[in-house]
Amino acid sequence: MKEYLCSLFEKASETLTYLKEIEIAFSIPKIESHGDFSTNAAMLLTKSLKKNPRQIAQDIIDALEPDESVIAKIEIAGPGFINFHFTVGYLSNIVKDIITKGEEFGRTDKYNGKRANVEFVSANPTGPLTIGHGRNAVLGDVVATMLEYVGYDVDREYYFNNAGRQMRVLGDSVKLRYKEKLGESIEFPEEYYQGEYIKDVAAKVLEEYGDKLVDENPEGIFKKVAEEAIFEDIKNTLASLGIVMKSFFNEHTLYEEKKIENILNEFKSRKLSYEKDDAVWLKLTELGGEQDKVIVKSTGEPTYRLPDIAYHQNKFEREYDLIVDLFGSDHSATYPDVMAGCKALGYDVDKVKVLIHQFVTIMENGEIVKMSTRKANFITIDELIDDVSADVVRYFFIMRNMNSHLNFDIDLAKKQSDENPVFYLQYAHARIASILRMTSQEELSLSLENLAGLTHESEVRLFKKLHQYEEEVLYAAENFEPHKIANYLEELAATFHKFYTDCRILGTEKDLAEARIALAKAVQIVIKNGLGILKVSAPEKM
RNA sequence: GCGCCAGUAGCUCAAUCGGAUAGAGCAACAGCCUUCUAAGCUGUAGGUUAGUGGUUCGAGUCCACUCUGGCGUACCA
Repeated sequence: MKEYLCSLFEKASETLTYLKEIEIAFSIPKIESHGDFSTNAAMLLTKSLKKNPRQIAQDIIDALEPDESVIAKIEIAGPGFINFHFTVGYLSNIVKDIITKGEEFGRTDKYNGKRANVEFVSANPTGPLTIGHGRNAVLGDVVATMLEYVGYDVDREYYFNNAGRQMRVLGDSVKLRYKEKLGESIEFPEEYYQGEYIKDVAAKVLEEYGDKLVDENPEGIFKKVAEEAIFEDIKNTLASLGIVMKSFFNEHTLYEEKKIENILNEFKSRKLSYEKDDAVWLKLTELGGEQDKVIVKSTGEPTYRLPDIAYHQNKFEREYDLIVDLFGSDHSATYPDVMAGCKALGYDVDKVKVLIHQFVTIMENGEIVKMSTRKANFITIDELIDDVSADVVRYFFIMRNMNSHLNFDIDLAKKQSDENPVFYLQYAHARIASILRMTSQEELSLSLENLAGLTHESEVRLFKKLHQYEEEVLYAAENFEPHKIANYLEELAATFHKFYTDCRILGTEKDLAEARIALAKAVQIVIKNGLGILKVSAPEKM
């Protein structure tokens, strides 16, 4: 639809050359009587032309040469909006398009040939994935899927580090539980990992190695077994959410391949770093930062900045067209330093899109629950999936804008009632499946012949809604806004439920019934495709 | 103190570069099933878009300041 309007304006701009000076935007008016599309072009021209916007609008309309079979009416409204009304015949064509393309409908090839890397989850293996990680995991996965829908070849990547303080504490924690299992009376320090899973790992060590490890360094076998067990667990959790990573990138390889060292030397030789108080500092003040930051501690250990820069260097060298980093707001202060470092090394940081999502506030019994992996007062994603199903978990995490705080009400999510929006969408899909079952028994079949006969208000609204899908997916993908898909699907489902109430299929005249079957089928395809992006199931029965 | 994100109906949230009368769901109230799934539909009620100023044809959206909340502000990641 938009394309058609654009082509009309393109032609008109040959006579009205001033149309070339502005960017002509079409939007869908909030109020139905204002047409299917509207443009404010005339108002934008008032200043340069020094004319009444309604007069300009009339001039524009006179210059347009619309096809009568496509455009039913063009009118000037309000301060100077130009409103376009399409014909039902034109609108109904979308049904054919959807049914022809099927599962492919909604995909575009706009970014074909481009490669993207989406890094997400990236939790260090110190414990099971919790609700806190869930939002990151699902958002990242949907962002990746949306990019695939618009043509990107996408790699999903998980970055982790199995060295450092957290992991040492993990080894210590396991060893202590191991000793406990051997009958030693121990006092378990508060700063150790308190979770039950630590005991499970200790039991595993005991089973494999017996009591031989009492003098073993906690950073050795203990840490290794813990890391493996926890990673296994994390991968299983991701799998039950439908998430499969292309790669797990270990920070350690950056040391092995001397990438850290190389970058350090590079900074040094370019005089972008200096030593002070036995530490190495990066001159961020010269790179646009607020203050210089330490990149190598006085202990000789790098801070996170150096490996993060090296990791991004690695991603740049893999020649992605788009690099997406997704993390929680607690990391919001870290990326400007890393990007400044990358820029200094000569990489095109515009390729990097950093997405920051706000935290999940967990409500239980009307109270906010503060979670911490170390203190083990967390709710794992596994527990949540057991309670409310993966569909609900995924939907809850993407239904809201990522830069708003998300309230996750455990009690509400568990309810499984009509208060839960996931069922609203799934119900629409199941209802259509049911219609298709019933109509096939009545020997009615789908027909694309009489679509233009679908002129009921509810039918026309559905046509319009279906028209929006492709654009909506593209917009959501380009702006990294998964919640747009959820919002759209809720609107489509609502429009369908209304149609269902107003327009019966069984018991109406055959031509009309068969055209309605086609419309219902088209809606079903779009709901299924949309839910597919979110990886939420589309049931045939409920 | 400074930086980032937010503040919209009782609750949870939408609102496509700044567009026309700010929309849904839940909760409340009143209706609709002898015919395709009532996990649905219809209606009523609910708002000074945190506040004050500014920019302009036009502001929930942009700017300034104030208030409230979250997250940062490390030689943790």
